[in-house]
Amino acid sequence: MARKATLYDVAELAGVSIATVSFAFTKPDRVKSDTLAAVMAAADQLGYVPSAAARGLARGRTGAIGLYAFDYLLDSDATDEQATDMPTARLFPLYADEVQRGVQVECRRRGYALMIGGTRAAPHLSQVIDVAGRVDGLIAFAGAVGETALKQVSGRIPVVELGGEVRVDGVRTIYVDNRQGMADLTSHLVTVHGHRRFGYLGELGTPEFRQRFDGFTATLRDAGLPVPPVTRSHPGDDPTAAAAVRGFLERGDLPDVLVCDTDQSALAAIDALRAEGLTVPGDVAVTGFDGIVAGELLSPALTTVRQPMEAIGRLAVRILVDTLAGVPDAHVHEPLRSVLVVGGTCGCPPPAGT
Amino acid sequence: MARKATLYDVAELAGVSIATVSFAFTKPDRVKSDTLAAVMAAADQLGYVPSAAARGLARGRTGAIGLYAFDYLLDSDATDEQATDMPTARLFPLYADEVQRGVQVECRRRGYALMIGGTRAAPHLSQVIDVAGRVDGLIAFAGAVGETALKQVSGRIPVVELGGEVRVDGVRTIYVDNRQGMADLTSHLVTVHGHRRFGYLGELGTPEFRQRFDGFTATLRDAGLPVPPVTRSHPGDDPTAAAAVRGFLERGDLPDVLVCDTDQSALAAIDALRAEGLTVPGDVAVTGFDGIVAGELLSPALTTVRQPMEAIGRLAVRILVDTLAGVPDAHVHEPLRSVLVVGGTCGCPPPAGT
DNA sequence: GCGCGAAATCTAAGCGCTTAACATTCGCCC
DNA sequence: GGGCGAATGTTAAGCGCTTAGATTTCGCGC
Repeated sequence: MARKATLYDVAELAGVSIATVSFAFTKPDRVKSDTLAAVMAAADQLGYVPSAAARGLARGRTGAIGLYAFDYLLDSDATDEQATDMPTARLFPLYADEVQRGVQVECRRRGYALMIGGTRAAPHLSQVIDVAGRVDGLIAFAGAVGETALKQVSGRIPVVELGGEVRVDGVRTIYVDNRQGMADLTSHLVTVHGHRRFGYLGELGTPEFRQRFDGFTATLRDAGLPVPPVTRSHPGDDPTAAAAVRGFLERGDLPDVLVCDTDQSALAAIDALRAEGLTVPGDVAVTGFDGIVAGELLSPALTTVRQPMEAIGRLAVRILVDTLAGVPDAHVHEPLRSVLVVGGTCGCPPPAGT
Repeated sequence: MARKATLYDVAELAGVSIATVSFAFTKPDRVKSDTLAAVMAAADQLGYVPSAAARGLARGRTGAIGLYAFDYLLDSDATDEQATDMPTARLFPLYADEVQRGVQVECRRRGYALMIGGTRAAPHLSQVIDVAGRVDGLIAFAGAVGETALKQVSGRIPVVELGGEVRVDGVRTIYVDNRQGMADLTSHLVTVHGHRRFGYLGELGTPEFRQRFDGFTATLRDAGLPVPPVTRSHPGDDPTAAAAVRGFLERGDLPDVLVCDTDQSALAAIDALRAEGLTVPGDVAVTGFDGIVAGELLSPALTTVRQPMEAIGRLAVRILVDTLAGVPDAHVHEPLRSVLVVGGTCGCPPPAGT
């Protein structure tokens, strides 16, 4: 690995000044074609790779966008590098992963590099700051970045938060119609299946979760049905789901259907129910929200509401790029729609198989 | 968005020199605790976010690792931002996506930022160079980076190539036992199902594809069976798979089983077969290679060989990080194992359902 | 009160690239 | 041949941070 060539080396070899080399790369038409060729030849010969750091410093922009998430999937332990991934415990890709795909696709299309950061633990300030310092704009999942950090970062670069609400000046948000999606789902359960006794598993910690619960309660109320309390469970925290299930059982108070605020919680609940010897949807129907792949993989498939995850990611990038380009109100958009996906866990018959 | 605060601003507000501020952030013990507190307070007040560009320039390292891939999944068209992702055409995540997850997990664990770049079209030199200029080490999928670029980049930073063979000095490779995996699969088809007339769909363009074909032919030969020619098909290029299928039909030469070198090709082939009114595995058995989620989602599930995708990604990061740390022979490793995953498309009965 | 080494700070020289401002060259026309 | 504007090049001043090496400050023992 011979020591890296710089602009100076190329300039010397090509017999021109460093400015010319710089122009040759960034504004080829400002340079005579002979010169251009000579510079390129020299660069090639030296294996010149421009330093993005230096470029970023000089330009004041890095040409990269950051994505900051936490990971609901527990990172596998340090030592299992050799372990073959287990096909049964397949939970990847989750909501965040599919959104990330959208972000990736759009970044690529727009010519931006994508910088990925994140934690599974508490979003320690310095980590966000670290990725924030590397990019021109940041996309963050709601809850992944604390308010303090958010304020700090958004004072420097534009930030789009996914699945939150505007908490901090200058932070943009992507709107998804969580409420209507959940209302559609609940309506299906009431109308098609005639369920009356509902359970609700989830949390109300973020605006999107609250919207889901709103859609749920509004529909029940319209149907003249009682609204159950929220039984707490955090996506990715399977024990809480299991505990919730046991709670219902112990109280002898199992609902007809357990509506969960995420697919991840729903899957955990189903696992717990089946572990207790109950069948889904036989003894209890269960539904989720998000539309992750693991839900489709389930047998029968999970009834859920699908969010347009890829679209969310792409829109976030678009907003950021436009904002950076100075487009006014780049963040204004229609809420993205979420759609009911009927699987088998609500009690609907499985589709005719192949 | 007030203009970004720099080290100078913080230093001034805290009443110390910039060096002290720098130390406060990077080597806190070299600074008296009162000073440290004062600096932090000032930084907080100003919303100071250190510039990674400047830091990278000064340090000569960026603290980031790059991942460069092409995308077999055709990027959705520009305008469908609003379109709800289609649940039926679900192909994500592909092989590369799962490897990427491994890379992400490991980068996070090691405290490296991850920079993602890539093309779906020809790997134009400058794009690779762009990400190469931003990172301390690069992970690239075989074929994603041309040899010229590879040479150029590997002269500057360590590079690990996935699924290739060493072509360029200094480029490391991750070894997966493709040959044995395919041999196990073929063996299953011969022994358990008694298939005799084989078809092989795929290509031989990269070493790993050649290894798969080797495992296939060796097993057939051992069994005294004739080795079919390779019918060309490129993963992600469904029309070639469809054409291949039509070719068999037209020649009236449909094999008992069509062994494909990737799951993606297998899925395309199955689509094509079913479109022609044939059943899988009834009329023809089909197998894949990789172990992508879409294969599991198929009904019946695709019989395939699973690669330890996440492990591949993690190992790549480990090699890079160790190499950067100066560990000698950091890239030496046992080949990772690939394992046979029996689904239904080979003719095996589906597992007892729930 | 003085002298010393250790601890805490500061000074200043880059890191590699961009770009405004200035200097040359060229091609053309009169 | 001289003059001019356009096309090319060059000079040099940063961009914000790290880090040797110089300098100052402190805590102590005598």
